[in-house]
Amino acid sequence: MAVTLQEIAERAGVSRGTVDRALNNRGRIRPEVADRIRQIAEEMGYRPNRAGKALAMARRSICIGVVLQEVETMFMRGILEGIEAAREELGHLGASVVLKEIKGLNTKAVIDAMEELRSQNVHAIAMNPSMNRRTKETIDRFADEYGIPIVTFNTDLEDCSRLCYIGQNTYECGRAAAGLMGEIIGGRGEVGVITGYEANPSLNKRVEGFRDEIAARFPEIKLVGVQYAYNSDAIAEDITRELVERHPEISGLFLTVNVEQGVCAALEKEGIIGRVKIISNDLNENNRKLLCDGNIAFVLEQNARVQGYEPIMVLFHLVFDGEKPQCEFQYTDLTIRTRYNLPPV
Amino acid sequence: MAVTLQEIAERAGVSRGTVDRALNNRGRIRPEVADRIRQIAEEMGYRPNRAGKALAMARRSICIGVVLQEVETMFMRGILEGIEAAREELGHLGASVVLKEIKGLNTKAVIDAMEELRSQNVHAIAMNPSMNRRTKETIDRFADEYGIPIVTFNTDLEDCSRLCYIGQNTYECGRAAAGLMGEIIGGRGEVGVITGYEANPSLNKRVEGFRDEIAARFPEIKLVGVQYAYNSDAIAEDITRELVERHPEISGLFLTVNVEQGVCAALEKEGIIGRVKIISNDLNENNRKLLCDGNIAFVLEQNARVQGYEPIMVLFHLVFDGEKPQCEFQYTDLTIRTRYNLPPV
DNA sequence: GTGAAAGCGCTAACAA
DNA sequence: TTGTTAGCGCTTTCAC
Repeated sequence: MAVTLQEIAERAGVSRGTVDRALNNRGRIRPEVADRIRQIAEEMGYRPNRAGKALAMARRSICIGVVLQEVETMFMRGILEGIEAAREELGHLGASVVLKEIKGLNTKAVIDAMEELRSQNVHAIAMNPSMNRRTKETIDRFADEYGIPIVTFNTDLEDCSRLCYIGQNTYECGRAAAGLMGEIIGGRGEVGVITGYEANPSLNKRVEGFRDEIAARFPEIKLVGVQYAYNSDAIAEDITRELVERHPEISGLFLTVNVEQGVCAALEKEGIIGRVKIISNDLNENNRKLLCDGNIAFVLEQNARVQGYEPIMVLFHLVFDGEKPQCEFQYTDLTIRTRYNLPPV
Repeated sequence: MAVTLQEIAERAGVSRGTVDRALNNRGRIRPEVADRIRQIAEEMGYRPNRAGKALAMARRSICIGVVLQEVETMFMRGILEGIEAAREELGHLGASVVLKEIKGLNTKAVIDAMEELRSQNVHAIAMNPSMNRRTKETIDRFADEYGIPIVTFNTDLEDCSRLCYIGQNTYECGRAAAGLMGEIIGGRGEVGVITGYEANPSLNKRVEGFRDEIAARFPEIKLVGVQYAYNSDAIAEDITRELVERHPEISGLFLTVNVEQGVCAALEKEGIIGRVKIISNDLNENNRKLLCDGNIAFVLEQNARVQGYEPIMVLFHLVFDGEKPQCEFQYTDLTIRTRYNLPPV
C-alpha cells in the first residue's frame, strides 16, 4: 500500500491538515515544520493519490474550455475525436470539457468564444488561434490578467503568453517529403509543389522545408515551380495539366494540401498517373483510397487525434497537478503512411 | 456536476447500496427493482466516477503482474518504458504492477514466474510467452481454473485461453517493407533478405510477407536468397559479403533483425554502401545513426512502448471496469522511420 | 500556526 | 432483499 498523508502525519507527529499545507505550499505553517514534513514525505516516497485528490476537488470541479475553428473539415473530425477522448477520460475524474466550435475563420467569433468560456469560469483554454494581433492580445490578457492558461494547437501564435504549442513541425514535414521524394524518383528529375494559400504560414513552411532539403541533398532534382491551388480541386487540376504540359518528364509532385482528387484527375487524363509520384499531407477517405490504388506514394500524417487530445491533457495536468508542460513546442510525431500501414477505419 | 449514485437512489426511492447492487449486478436484489434502477440511471445519464471507485477499491488494491522474457535487449528498453508508464499511471489510482524479468528464453522460468505472481494474488498477467505447449497449458490453467486473465504481447501464442494479443502484425510488416523497397529501387533489380532464426515464427512471417508482396506487385524484382544471421553481426557481415560477390548488382536488402552493423560493414568494405538500399526493423541507437548518415533508407518500428503499456492497461480496464478488450488481435501501428521523423531521444 | 472534522463518489461488510 | 455505515486519500473550512 502506498504512503498516505495520514502516515506522514503520524511519523511527523502533526495532523493531516498540516502535512497537506506543507506539501502543497498553502502557507499558514511554520517553515521549519514544513521543511521537516517535506523531508519525511520524501524519505517515505510519498506520491499523492490521484483518486483521492480528484474526489476531494470534485467540489471545485475543473473545467477546460476548447475553441475550435473549423479550417480544414477533413482534418477536424480527428481533432474532435481527440477532444472527445479527453472529455471521456477527464469525465472519469469529475472534470469537464466545454467545446466552442466556430465555423470558418473568424477572429471576432474566436474572441467572443473565449470571453464566453471565461464567464463560465473555465480553468484553462485550448485553442487553434487565428493569426492576428487581436487574438494575440486576448491571449495575453487571459494568461496575464485573468490567470487562465492557454495552449495553442494545430496552428501556433508565437510571441504571446500562450503556455505551449502542440502540433506539427511543418518545416520538418516538408523536409521529410523531400527526402522520400528523392528516394523514390532516384535522386534526379523534375518535381513540382502544389500548395494552398500564400498567406498560410504552416503551408509555407512545408514548402520551404521541401525546397531546402531538395537543394541540400538532391542537387540533380529540379524544382519546377510552386503553385497555389487555394484548396480547390478544380484549380489543382488546371495547374497540374499546365505543369505536365510544360514539363512532360516531371517525376514527382508534393501536395501540401488535400487536392489529390484534382491532381490525379489531370494525371489520369494525361495518361501518366502512377508514373508521376505523389506525396501528400493529412490522411482522409479520399487520399486513403488513392494510396491503396497506388496513385499516391505517401501521405504524411499529422496525428489529428493527438492535437485534440493532448492540449486538454496538458492543461488538466497543469491545473490539477500543477505540472508545467516540459517544453514550449510539443511537436506531434510525423507519420508516414503508405498503403501498408493505414490505420484501421 | 455529474450524476451520482446518491441522486439515483433518491430518485428511485431506495438506498445507495441498492443502486450499487443494481448497476454492478451484484445480486441480492429484486430483479424488477434492479431493472427500474438501471433505467433511471440510463435516463439520468449516469457515468460512474472513476476516482470514487478507485478510492473505494483501494482496500482490495488491484495488482497486475507482468512476465518479461528478455529476447532482444535493444527492444526491451522500450517495453520497460511502457511498463513503467503504466505503473506510474495506475499508481495514481492506487493499483500496482509487479514485474518479473527473465533473462533469456526459459520456459520453466516463465511458468515459475507466473506461479509466483499467482501466489502474490495478482488479478491479471501480461506476458510475452515462450512458444511451446507447457506455456500454453499454464495459460489455460490460469485463465480457466484460477480466473486470472492473461494478455500476450510482442509474440503471440494462439489457440489458448489468452484474452488477446498486442503487438506487431509481422506479416504486414514484411509487406510494407516490400512496398517501400519496390518504390526506392524503381521496381526492378535483385534484393536479398537477412533474417534471424529459422524457428522464430515472427521473423518468418516478416520474410513471408516480404516475399509475397514482392511477387505480387513487383514481378521485375528478383529475390536472391533468404539468409539466417542468427542475430550475429559477424555472420551477417559474412553473408552480405558472399551475397554481394554472387550478385554484384544487388539493389536492396531487407533485414528482419538488428544486424545493420555487420551488413553495413561489409557494404562499406565493398565500397557500395549507400547504393544498396537497406530496410530494417526496430529502431535503436545503432540503426538510428546509420539512418541519419543515409546508410539505411527505412527502419520499420513496432512501437515497443505501446507493447509494454497497453497490455497492462487492457487488463486494468478489464479488472477495474469490467470492460473486455474490443478484439483478440490488437496490432500496433507500423511506424516508418526515416532520418526525418526520428523520435526525440 | 495547527488540529479536527466534514465530505467528494463509491464499495463492502453488516444489520435489519 | 434492502438499508446503514465505515472507510478509501485528499482538500477545505472552521475552531482554537
